[in-house]
Amino acid sequence: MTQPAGDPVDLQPKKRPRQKRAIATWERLLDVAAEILETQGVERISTNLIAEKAGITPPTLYRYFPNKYAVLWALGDRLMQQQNVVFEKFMAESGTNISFQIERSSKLMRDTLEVTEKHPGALAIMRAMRAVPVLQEVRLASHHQVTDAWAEQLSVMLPHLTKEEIWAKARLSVETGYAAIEMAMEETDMDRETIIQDSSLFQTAYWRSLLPE
Amino acid sequence: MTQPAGDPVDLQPKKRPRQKRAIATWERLLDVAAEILETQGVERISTNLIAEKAGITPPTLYRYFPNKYAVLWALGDRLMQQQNVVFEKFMAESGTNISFQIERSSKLMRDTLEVTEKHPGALAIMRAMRAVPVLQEVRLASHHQVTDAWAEQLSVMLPHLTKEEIWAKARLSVETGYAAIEMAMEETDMDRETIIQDSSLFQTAYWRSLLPE
DNA sequence: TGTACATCAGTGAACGCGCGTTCACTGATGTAC
DNA sequence: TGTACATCAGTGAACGCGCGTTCACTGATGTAC
Repeated sequence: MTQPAGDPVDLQPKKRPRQKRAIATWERLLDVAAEILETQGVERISTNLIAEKAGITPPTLYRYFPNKYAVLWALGDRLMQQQNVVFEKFMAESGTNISFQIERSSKLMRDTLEVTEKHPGALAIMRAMRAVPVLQEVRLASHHQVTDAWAEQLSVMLPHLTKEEIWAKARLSVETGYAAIEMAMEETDMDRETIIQDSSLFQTAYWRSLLPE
Repeated sequence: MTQPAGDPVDLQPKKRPRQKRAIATWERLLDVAAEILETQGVERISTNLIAEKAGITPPTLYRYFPNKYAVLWALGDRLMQQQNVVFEKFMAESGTNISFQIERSSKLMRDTLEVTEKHPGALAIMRAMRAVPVLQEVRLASHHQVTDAWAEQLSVMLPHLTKEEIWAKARLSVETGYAAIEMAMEETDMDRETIIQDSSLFQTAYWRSLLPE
């Protein structure tokens, strides 16, 4: 066993590429890794395979990443940052007005789905983040960050609830929102817009029921 | 590569144990596999490791399972059957009365969570089902089965909606329900009962908003 | 503009190890008379 | 109850392979004068 349970693993990239050729290599490594994740699954991805498909040799991969998990980490980080940008825009645009938030809920779903669909291998990345113990914090931290920010906004709009109550509700809302996104990506036979509308209704019915009076 | 993408993999057990000792071995194999999945993750589980921790040698494992994935399949199947039993009870008890269903929603969540928590390594199993391409159908098929049955019941109660509309909504409801269960298992710092209440409210607010008139 | 030199990017070859899986086999249990 | 035999359960040893990772190196690019 090279990494027993609980072993600390360095997830940070080693060196950032500085020249044009190297930047292209770095991007190719991540793209290829996402593709393998999608077609072969997380239990079959390997540094040798990533290097081979990216058209470089393994030592080059190890120039940029300290180990296999750092590659996956970079993949997850890249995707979740993009998703979070969408959510931050939603919060900025709708502000502390709960009617605006409810109104814009389907736009949020649509935009998030769009960004996620455009990201190659996104579904596989999201799943890998869940399945690999060492990477679970990435997803959790990202969802917590979003929840924290949103809960703070919501607390202005829902003064009859405690911060803890709001946080718990926001957390659930975020989790179910992403679950709907994942479902939309995996249920290729279902109509995208129907899923967006339904899950938006799902969210708004919930928050409406929590409004005072 | 022993199993390229898209290769058919035999997921069915080879032989069922017939004697007492063998039944114990079989159970131990599955329990140990769940434990490894939880502590090491799906990319680190191996037949040699399962056998070793179960106190048998690898050929014995291959007596019962044709390959590594069949072990994981059995694990997922065992868990999902238990979860589905809870849901079938919910449907049987609440029948085609939507008020009863809404009323019993938090019991459904609580019972499902209980069954899932009691099942060793349940969270890791659910995640592995998502992350391993060859196993994705297991989860999907299970959720579809539940959705089909529920959608049929619901169509009696919501005659103003088409079957397709109802199916899509039931599908989303099932998915978000399980997402809440998974969240409850992973957010060990949050209060279980709060999550149950919130996610029950989440579901009921949705279905109430869909009632006619 | 040319060149010397520093730094960056990538290679060839190999390592020890655990992987999934199979073979021919021995020992344990159940059953018919 | 004893025993012969069929079937079931598990073993010891090994296989070829791809894994993650490292070493000492060569070639490409950027920069100072």
